[in-house]
Amino acid sequence: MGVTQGVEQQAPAGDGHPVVTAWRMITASHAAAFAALEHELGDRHGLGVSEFEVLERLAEHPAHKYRAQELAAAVHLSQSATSRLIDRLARHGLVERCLCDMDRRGIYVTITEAGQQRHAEAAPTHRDVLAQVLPAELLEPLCACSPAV
Amino acid sequence: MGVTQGVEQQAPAGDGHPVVTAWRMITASHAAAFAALEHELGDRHGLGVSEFEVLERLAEHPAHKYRAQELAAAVHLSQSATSRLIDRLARHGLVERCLCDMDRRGIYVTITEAGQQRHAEAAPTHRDVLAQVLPAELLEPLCACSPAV
DNA sequence: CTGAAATATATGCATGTACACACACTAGGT
DNA sequence: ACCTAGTGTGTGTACATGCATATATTTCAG
Repeated sequence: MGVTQGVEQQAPAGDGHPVVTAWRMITASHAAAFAALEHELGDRHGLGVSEFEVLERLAEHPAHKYRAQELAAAVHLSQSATSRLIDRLARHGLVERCLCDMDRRGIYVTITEAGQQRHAEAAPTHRDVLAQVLPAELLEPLCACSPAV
Repeated sequence: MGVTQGVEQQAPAGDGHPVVTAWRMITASHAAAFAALEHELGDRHGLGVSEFEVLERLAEHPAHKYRAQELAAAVHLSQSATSRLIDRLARHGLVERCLCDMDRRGIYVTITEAGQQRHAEAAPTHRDVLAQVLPAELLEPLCACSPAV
């Protein structure tokens, strides 16, 4: 298949700037892992990547409860995309909008029993896919500087 | 802005699995850099991230020439998305579809003078944004294992 | 040489996302 | 109390993306 796939193309990424090389490694890893996750989580558990991420944050949280805004930040989506993501999850009974008080503008999103179960089923797939797709050369250095996330 | 942004939330990412922690670092870096690039490249040069990446690959290439398929792989987009991306760039006169021979199914995408100029203008912005957004803790380890890209 | 399978690209369609805006509510000054 | 500014979510709309498919071309078996 690959013609011109050999070792030639020596043009160093982005004029040879290290930041550009790093950026390309990030995009490559992200694209590969995201595609694999989307495929496997979708096929085996009927979940998208963002759906799973939200469930995971909720499952992790001591009170299984998050403000919509915090979820948006956690999964790196816009506020509007998060609102519709919550819609989809709620429509499937995996989370609930809890119009809790204290600030009656905001909502709390809580994970349901079904949601926790779905997450528990999908979590191993999630980890396995990541372990398989993320190159070991990436994992070590990333874990080394993991404090900030 | 960040309420609950402190050090509390000690639930280790994804049940404490290192791959999940690494994945979250990747998604965080990717989202931050992508958003910043989209904003700056769009505002200052009228280019999206994918548009710029395509121009950069073409500018780097010794013959300024790529098969559509190779571009798709390089920028991690689907074949159809790449086709339309080429449409947009061609509509603005930054690239040209070269129905070159040898395999009359395929096309070569070539960068125009205007395209090279636009890339030259935008490249510094690209590098600056990345340098500013990508955390130094990430850059060093990533550069260390940079051979494969 | 003929026809079937494979390959490269374009396109119809459904969906997810961001932006702009609307609405509900809170907070602070007067 | 009232009125204005600020904050948290939901919604209309435009657009980019992926999947399935259509079309053109090459390749290969017979």
